[in-house]
Amino acid sequence: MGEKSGLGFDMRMRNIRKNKKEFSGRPVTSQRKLLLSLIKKAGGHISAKELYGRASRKNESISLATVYRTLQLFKELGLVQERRLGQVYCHYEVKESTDHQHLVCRSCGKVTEFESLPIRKLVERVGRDHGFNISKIELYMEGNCQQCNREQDQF
Amino acid sequence: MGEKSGLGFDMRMRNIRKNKKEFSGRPVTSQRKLLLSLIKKAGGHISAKELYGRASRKNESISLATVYRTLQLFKELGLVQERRLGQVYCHYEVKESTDHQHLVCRSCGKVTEFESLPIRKLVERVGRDHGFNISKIELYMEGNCQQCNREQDQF
DNA sequence: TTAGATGCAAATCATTTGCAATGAA
DNA sequence: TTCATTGCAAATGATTTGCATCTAA
Repeated sequence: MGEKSGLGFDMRMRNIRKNKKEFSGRPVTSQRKLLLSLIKKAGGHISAKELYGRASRKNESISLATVYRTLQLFKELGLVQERRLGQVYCHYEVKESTDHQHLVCRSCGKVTEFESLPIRKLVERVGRDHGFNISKIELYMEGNCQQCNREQDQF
Repeated sequence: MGEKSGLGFDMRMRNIRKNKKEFSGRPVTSQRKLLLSLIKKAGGHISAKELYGRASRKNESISLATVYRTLQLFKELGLVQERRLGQVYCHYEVKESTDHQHLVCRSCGKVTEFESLPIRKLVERVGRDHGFNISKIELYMEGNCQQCNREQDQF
């Protein structure tokens, strides 16, 4: 319900084709479309719980289990990347062509992305030197961001 | 019970003084002594569950809650470091003067440590460039180790 | 003697799973 | 129609907590 779009026929067909491709033949359900669009809209990172919260506002009957199952699927399809930024729970982000790493603020939790080719090159070299066939590099720093530092200085 | 040591008086006093210092004045219980020695003996990394298993063999009544509470305390005292190596659960290791990072094998779970000053310098620089006051750097790579690669090739 | 530590069981929290009902193709 | 997906509730697995009891100092 609520799925009758105001788009023209051509546009609807284009969306269907696009979704079919993204989901590589798997059924295109309203939940999957909603979740994927919310992740994309989130820009940076989103946790399963937060995603569930936002999805619930659009489709009140969606379940947390579906969110997890869908994230699992998206991971398998290579649509999103799972990141465990030193926390118990995971963050998910759209898989970009540009790889990047993270800076996490201890105090406000803000996640800042960065990318450094020299670092990646060095890291890959270390992996090779140890005989590893590297499939994932995860680097993150924890600390206090500029703003939180400033705010602390006020006391 | 079972705490009557065969050591001489001087040695016992030395141990007590050493423990008191390590635990910064907190009560020195047999559980704490046992857990700390087991972590040290483990060398590299140990998970809470594994630590509990080993401790149980020495002191059958110790509880998992005590293991977790003690690890928490050791973290606060700076005796051990908690590492979340891309897994749901944590690994703990004695806090060494030498910082290092990790390579984790996807297939056998083996954890290899490495340290690279050039990488650290680059990473710290990135943090500073972003206005962060860095307190922790965590870098890990996932992949297949040499041995697991070889074994896969056999099939 | 007493504040802090322990063991136990129950509680949390993130994530997963079994199953009957539902929906996409 | 048919097989994959969904929602719900119950299960899991790691970690935490309340509480009565114990113990180091």
